[in-house]
Amino acid sequence: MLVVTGHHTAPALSTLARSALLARAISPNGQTSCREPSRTMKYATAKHCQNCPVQSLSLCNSLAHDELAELNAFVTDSHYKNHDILFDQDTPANWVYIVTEGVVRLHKTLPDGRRLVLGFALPGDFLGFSDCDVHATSADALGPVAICRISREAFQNLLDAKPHLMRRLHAELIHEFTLAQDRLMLLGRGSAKERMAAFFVNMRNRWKRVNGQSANVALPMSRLDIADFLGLTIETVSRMVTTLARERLIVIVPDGIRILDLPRLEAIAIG
Amino acid sequence: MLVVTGHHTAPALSTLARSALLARAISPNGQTSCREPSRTMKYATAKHCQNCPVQSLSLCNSLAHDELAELNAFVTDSHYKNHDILFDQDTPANWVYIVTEGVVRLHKTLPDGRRLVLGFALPGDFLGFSDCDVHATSADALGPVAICRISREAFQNLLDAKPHLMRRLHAELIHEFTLAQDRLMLLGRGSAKERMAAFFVNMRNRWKRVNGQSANVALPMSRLDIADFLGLTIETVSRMVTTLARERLIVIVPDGIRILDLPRLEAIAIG
DNA sequence: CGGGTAATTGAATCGAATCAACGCGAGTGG
DNA sequence: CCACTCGCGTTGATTCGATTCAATTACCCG
Repeated sequence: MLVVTGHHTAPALSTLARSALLARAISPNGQTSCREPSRTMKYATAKHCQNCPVQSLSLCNSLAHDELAELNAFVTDSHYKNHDILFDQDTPANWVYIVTEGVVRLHKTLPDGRRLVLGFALPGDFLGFSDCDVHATSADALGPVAICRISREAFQNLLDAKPHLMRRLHAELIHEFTLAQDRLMLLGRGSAKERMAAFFVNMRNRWKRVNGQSANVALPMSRLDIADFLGLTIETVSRMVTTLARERLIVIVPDGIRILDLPRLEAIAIG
Repeated sequence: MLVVTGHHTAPALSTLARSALLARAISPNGQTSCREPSRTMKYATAKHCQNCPVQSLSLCNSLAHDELAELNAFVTDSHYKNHDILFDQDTPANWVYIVTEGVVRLHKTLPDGRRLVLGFALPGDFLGFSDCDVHATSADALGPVAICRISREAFQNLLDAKPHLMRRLHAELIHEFTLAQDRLMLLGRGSAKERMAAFFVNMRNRWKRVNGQSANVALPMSRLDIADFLGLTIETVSRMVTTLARERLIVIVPDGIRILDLPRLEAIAIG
């Protein structure tokens, strides 16, 4: 799970598109594609927490059946389309969110325009938790997104009432912390190639949780997003992708990549 | 407060030497020094939590007087000398720690020897909290250090028994998270000069909490530590320090620097 | 005073950024 | 249907900032 604080975001890596919707059709040339069958999205998201599609992936999986029913009274479902903004940097933080479908991009921009993408939130990921009343991170939708929303106040009450949920969130936060530290090592000490490899491996692992095992890694974000996630430029990202492809570690497929040699890719990656 | 997970460490910036022990004597040439009067340390640390020197700076300040008395039964005081190891990467995590005197260095080393310093824990900082039973970070003493130690088990029991302590720790974790994200921006997008300036500003602010306001920023760590903290090399750190000194933003004093123009230094810094 | 480590400074090198051109596919409009 | 544009990605040539390599200097501790 990805826990994202409102004041900046918790990240780690994250990627890809809608889980079961991800087509892995064989294209004419025999390569698998990461493209979705269509741009439409099954917006049949949970009206009831009990049958929420990401219940088992999210924080909510530490709530009992009857507790989910309670929770249900407080949550709101919302849908966003590509580029819609969930919340903006330096804006009051009133809600916490769990992504139920799609991918959310978290980012932070400096006054001079330099940008860092903190992470990509996949289905099941928690975001918007803030250490003050203002978001330090912006969040927007990469393609169609469905989320479930709870007011910060209600969420705080819930945490106070359910100590086991608090413990769980606490454990997740600590875990995310360690991931952030790996990312610091990556940005502080990793070469462009290492960053790229780490990104792919990490995306693959995170997507596996949601979608199950697959050599395909869909990349719904642009090269610019990847560059800003890795602290590189688009040109460098592009060059590293082609380098890794030339070395037969990956192949480029529509809307993503396919990992050919995971062990070697993992050996290159840091973290 | 600095919360440091065992699996890697929570960091942000941190610096400096022993609080009240820091001498700010005027040296012959009129420059203030950050040097301590002697290498001896007043090891009169708290036998009782109630009169712990860092009680007001640490997590413990959310415990009532009688709660501190309870806590007292579980804590152990320990002293370390320069370079002593508190715990090592990939080693069982049995304790959590609060620094009471001195500075602790948290770092992480890759198999190939590349190193990243996650942070420098000052008096009052909490460290060693892990998301699993193994430390992902090494911690050692920069000069003489006194810490207070509690077994992870006892600490967990304490958290379970005192919900307000849990909430407090949770809030601290989230705050540290946002700091880690600022650091990601720094390492991912900042120039050498910006990193250096941010380091000094941050160190100054953290030290202010412990020692009170001062333009002097003691730097008990080596240039190599700073370099590994900022993702640079010692040579680059050295060059940037002299650059900032030439520009009259700082002056180099024994065992640290003195900030001459904080506003301009802050303007250069990221975060 | 000397020996050793840490810090500084300089010159050469390297990796990623920048600048610039081109290719490609999706949309648009004639 | 094709020409055109527009955004995005790739590729190449060049530049620039930080690293690396190599001395030199400062400083601490005996």
